[in-house]
Amino acid sequence: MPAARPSNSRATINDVAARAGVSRGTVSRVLNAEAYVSDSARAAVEAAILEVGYVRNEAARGLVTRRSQAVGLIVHEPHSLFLEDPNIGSILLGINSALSEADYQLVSLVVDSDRDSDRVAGYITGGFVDGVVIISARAHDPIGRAVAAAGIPAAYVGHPIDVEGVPYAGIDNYSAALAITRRLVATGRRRIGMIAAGLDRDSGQDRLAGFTEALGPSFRKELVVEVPLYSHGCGLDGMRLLLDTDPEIDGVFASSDAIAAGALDVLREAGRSVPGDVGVVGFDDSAWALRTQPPLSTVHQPAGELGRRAAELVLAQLRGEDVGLGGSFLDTSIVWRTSA
Amino acid sequence: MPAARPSNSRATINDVAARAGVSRGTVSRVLNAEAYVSDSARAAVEAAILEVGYVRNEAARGLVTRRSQAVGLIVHEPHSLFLEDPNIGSILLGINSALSEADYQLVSLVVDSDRDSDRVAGYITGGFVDGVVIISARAHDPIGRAVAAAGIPAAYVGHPIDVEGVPYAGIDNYSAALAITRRLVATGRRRIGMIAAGLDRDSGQDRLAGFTEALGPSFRKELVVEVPLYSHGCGLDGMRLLLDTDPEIDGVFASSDAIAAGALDVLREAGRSVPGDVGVVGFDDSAWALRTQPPLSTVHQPAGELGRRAAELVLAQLRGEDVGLGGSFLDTSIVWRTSA
DNA sequence: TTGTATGCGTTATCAT
DNA sequence: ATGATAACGCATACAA
Repeated sequence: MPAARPSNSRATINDVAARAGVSRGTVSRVLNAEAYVSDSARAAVEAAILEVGYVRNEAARGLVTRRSQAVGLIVHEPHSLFLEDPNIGSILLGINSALSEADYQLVSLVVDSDRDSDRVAGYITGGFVDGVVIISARAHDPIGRAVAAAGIPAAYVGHPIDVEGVPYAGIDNYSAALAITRRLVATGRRRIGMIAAGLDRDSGQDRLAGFTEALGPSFRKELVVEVPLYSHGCGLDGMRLLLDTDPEIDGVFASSDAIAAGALDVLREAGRSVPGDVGVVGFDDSAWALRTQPPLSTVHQPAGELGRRAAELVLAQLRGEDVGLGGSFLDTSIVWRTSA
Repeated sequence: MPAARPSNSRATINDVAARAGVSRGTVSRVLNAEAYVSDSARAAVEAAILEVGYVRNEAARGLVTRRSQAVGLIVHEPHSLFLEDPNIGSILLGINSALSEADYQLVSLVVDSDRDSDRVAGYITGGFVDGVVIISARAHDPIGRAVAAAGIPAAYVGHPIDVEGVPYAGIDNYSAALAITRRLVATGRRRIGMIAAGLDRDSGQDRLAGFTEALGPSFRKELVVEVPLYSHGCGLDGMRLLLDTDPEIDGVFASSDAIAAGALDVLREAGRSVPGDVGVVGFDDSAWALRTQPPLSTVHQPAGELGRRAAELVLAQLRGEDVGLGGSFLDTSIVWRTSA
């Protein structure tokens, strides 16, 4: 009887080799399905693997192969994202789907404090992942810097606000806002306001620019109210301000479906009918859009595809391809329901 | 000039040692803030670290220290969870918070296909994490089995449906349902129905049992409708069925806030006033509860604390403590708003 | 076809 | 206080 391993320790290739009566090299070859291993050796090794309960230490393997077959997803500001952003789940699934097909493991890392930030930066540069997808955020935070300094293949979902030279997957916010505002105009609305969020990033700025362009000369600056978040609560606040400013308002473009939902609640309270008195449109085509009363006309954002595209940008770099810098844009479409 | 490293490769301890004119051992001691290193050596090493741009390879470190300082979070069924469960974000943040304090990195792993399942199992057993938190789900899936077989410290959020001997963090669903139904009764409701979801797990069963107990002899079996998911859509369906069964129904206990929100929509459509004609209560105290019209009376579930507790169960095992098996229960409370 | 030797980047155990 | 040297678990070039 061969000396047994201590029961608290896991079986290694050495144990398998000893049990099968072959060398470590042969075991490794069987494990990696390489050619040039005899049927008898293979059978002995496979039996031994079962007998000793061997499972490969992927971390040790990565040390020598110099790749982990894992890609990190960095999620900043989880409070607002997870609790308010209805698209985050779809983005995550899109990323996972693309990575899964390429046999990469997605590992999601949440940054919820400065302490997290440092630890995640260490994890990312510590050899646990081969690349990273970063959701929105700014590139010049500690993690963005660490990623750039370490030269780790990366891609962003959404354009980071403070840097140009990075690959990212996004949508054309300007054109989308332009298009849906034009349709609002085409339905005969004449006093159209906007509840604008995220003006500190270019997605927000672009939506405002598209809105402004669509209205042309009839644009009225006082009918744009700025709110801090893409949230339902901010929709409540924003709509109240708009009604104060112009009680005759007959159209509203909300920066997100959640904001639009808040606006609808205020309008109902104020006794305005939608779409009779006021037409309301949103942005995202998230789960909100179907729950509102009435259902929301909105810009459909291909959240899953955005995630998938960002993941593909990373995978391409992992294959050694040059993906170039700047945005990779996906198409949006307008979903016209009954709120306008 | 010392031979430079190839620019595509990262600096190692050897590079730092060479640059600083000391041995690897000394560099390692500086890195780990150990005692017995002279000020001069320390200064030289620290300078060299900056000069060569050294960042530690944590994966290699884990190979020798035999711990990764990371804990995995396994999320099954992301479609329904991420898109419908409003508590998942809070749970995640609670887990992250507890791990962060103990200097562990949380890595979230999504299981969205059989392929994912195998890959995640390999990742978990592959030395990348020291322990795992598993959200709900069943324990006898490939991952649960792999975790058990490998003897990896684990804890569940919510009671897995098909296994007993695991530590988990949960709430007392029976008592919570009992309490809120009793309050519904106390407001004078006499024809009370329930929209029940998740009857395939004991959380769902326990809520039904608490409801039944609270009603006592006035319990009417036909006023319990079963729906497959904890979703808004199922709330619509369930409420329609209840109205068909008993148009005079004056109270509803919904298995979740999302279901309650759906029920409210149907009641409004049907011209019933809430809480005038019908009292409605939910479960979760999720973001839904404040958005509904009127705001929802519901059971507050400490989602963040549940995550935190599960993480602590894993951390305790990592410290070598015996956490015992079975549930670790957290208190719920009733939030009485205006829907009942 | 198989075994041996070496190295991945780090910590840890010895000496000194 | 510091420097060799040996692991950690695995893959791989080379020898046989």
